[in-house]
Amino acid sequence: MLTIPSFDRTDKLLSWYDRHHRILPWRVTPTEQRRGIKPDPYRVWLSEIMLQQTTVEAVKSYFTAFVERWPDIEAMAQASEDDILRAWAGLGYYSRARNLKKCADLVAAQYDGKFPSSAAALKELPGIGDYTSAAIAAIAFGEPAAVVDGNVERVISRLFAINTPLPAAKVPIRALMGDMTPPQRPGDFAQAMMDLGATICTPRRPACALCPLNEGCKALGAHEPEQFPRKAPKAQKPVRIGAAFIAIADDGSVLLRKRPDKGLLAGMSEVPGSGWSARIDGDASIKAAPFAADWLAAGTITHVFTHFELRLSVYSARNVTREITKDGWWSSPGELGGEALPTVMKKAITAAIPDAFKRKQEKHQS
DNA sequence: TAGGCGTGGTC
DNA sequence: TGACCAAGCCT
Repeated sequence: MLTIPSFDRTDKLLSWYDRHHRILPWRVTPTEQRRGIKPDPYRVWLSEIMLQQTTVEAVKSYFTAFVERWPDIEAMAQASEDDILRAWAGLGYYSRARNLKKCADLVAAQYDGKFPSSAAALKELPGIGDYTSAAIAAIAFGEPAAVVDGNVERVISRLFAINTPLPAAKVPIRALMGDMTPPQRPGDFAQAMMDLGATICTPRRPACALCPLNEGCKALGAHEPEQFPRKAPKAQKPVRIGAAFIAIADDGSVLLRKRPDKGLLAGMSEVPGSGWSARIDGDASIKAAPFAADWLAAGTITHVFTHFELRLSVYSARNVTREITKDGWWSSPGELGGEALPTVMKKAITAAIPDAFKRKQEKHQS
């Protein structure tokens, strides 16, 4: 047959999901739903924010820690932004954490602690866009919204062999997803499409033989599933350079300060340093030091951000007197691991203090 | 609309 | 080893 009716495809996928769905900490399985267990909108929201551009494996431990510490929206509304940022450290895209807090405050204060149930209303909340609003509406509230993430884009572009490159192809993909989404179990359907993309219809070497939708897949029929989705070419990454200074007090404390409230790594903590020059031949020398001390070169570290590569020259000085500056604060060896330090800063500190972030597990071993 | 915005894993 | 990729949002 040339075409597969969309309802047929929908049923096949839901049936596949019943048998092969992944078990995830934030997910209520089809079996549990049949027993009357309903998804908690707070947990659905939290997981969806964490999962934005982030792998399932990376999210698991953060999700568990967050719901343990802040079990509901009211608890999160009572936390400070700094608490949230410290707990989020390492997960990346820190504006998500700041918007998480904003959203929690807003829902607690203006919605009596209950999320609005429609995708349209959810999309008005901070940090919630097209994808996340549709996902929460479908999974937590049963609205047949078209949930389109990177997985769905790949699955649908292959099913229909869409030749329009992303991101322009998002429009027809959203329409096709809307056609396929059933009024019953829209949340399970969305999660089924995402599970299929994550486990079967993968970017490379998709397991088409195991796919419940292989029968009508046009990309497979053309023997080129990996050629979809088409994508516009992306720009080359520039290199920036800079210097970072690890000031260490006699007790091992490290001097930290807080980054500005806007821009890269907003609100996170850092060690003192130069600006990050877009010029590869810019000055990353000791001359950028925040104050005079016995600075010694501790090596260089490289860190790749989404849109540029950063090469930092690291300098360190020991036995620095605390009175030498009033900026920032001194973080003791025991406190350092709990600071809101992005990975690039942990790399810089580790260049000067190799065991700075090695956990206390060594104590258990000895 | 395109670019800013992190990180870790894979091949 | 570098390039790509992962449940996007905001401006």
